[in-house]
Amino acid sequence: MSSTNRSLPLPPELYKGTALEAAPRLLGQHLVRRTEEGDIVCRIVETESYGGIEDKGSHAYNGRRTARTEVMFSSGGAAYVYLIYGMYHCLNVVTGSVGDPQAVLIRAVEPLTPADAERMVSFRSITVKRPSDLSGGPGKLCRALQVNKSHNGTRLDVSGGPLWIEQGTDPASLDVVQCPRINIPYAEEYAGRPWRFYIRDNPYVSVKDPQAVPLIWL
DNA sequence: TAACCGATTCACT
DNA sequence: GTGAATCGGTTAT
Repeated sequence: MSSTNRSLPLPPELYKGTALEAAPRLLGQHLVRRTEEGDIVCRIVETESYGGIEDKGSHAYNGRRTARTEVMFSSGGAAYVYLIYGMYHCLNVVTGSVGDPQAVLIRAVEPLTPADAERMVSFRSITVKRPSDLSGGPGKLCRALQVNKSHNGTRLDVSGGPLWIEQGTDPASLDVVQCPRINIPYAEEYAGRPWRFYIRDNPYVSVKDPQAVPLIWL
């Protein structure tokens, strides 16, 4: 809302807890991408929690620790960026303490101003017909913000780098709903866990779930 | 060192 | 709504 919030970092506690706690609390916050052409600021509107070694949907399930997943085991606040389907990148916010693999997938963002939208459109190689074409989807937002594997491990809790997160709108004041995560049928009993969160009625959200229910903040 | 497959997207009907 | 595209990471020889 007010521009006075610009440049305030998120409370450090947010990065220290579980991904499940952090996922809804990242909604409304501002993701800042610093490029050669200037900063792009956008609001996080959709997230998913991938938490702990027991989550069969997580890359770190059963403690799987490889070159790819290594960042998930670092301290909260790091960026975990990986390639999916051989052509798209996905951006995650690592949370929790060292050795505890927790991450929140950023699934959709909304440009803060028309100028931000303009920069993002220029990075997309398709015609943007609807808002969600621009950055509604994990692969799309990485394209729109030119996020790639070079950003893996970047500190999101420290401003001034290529990518970081700032305080935006208090998520408690938003209409947040929750529902099961997207495209993880292999996660068996974890596939149905309502660990996707988004701002209801926001046009940048990737997929609306008619079964989504209002989030009860704990 | 080879086979398998994905936290997706886009063009097309 | 449906199906093809596409290649690095993981796992198993």
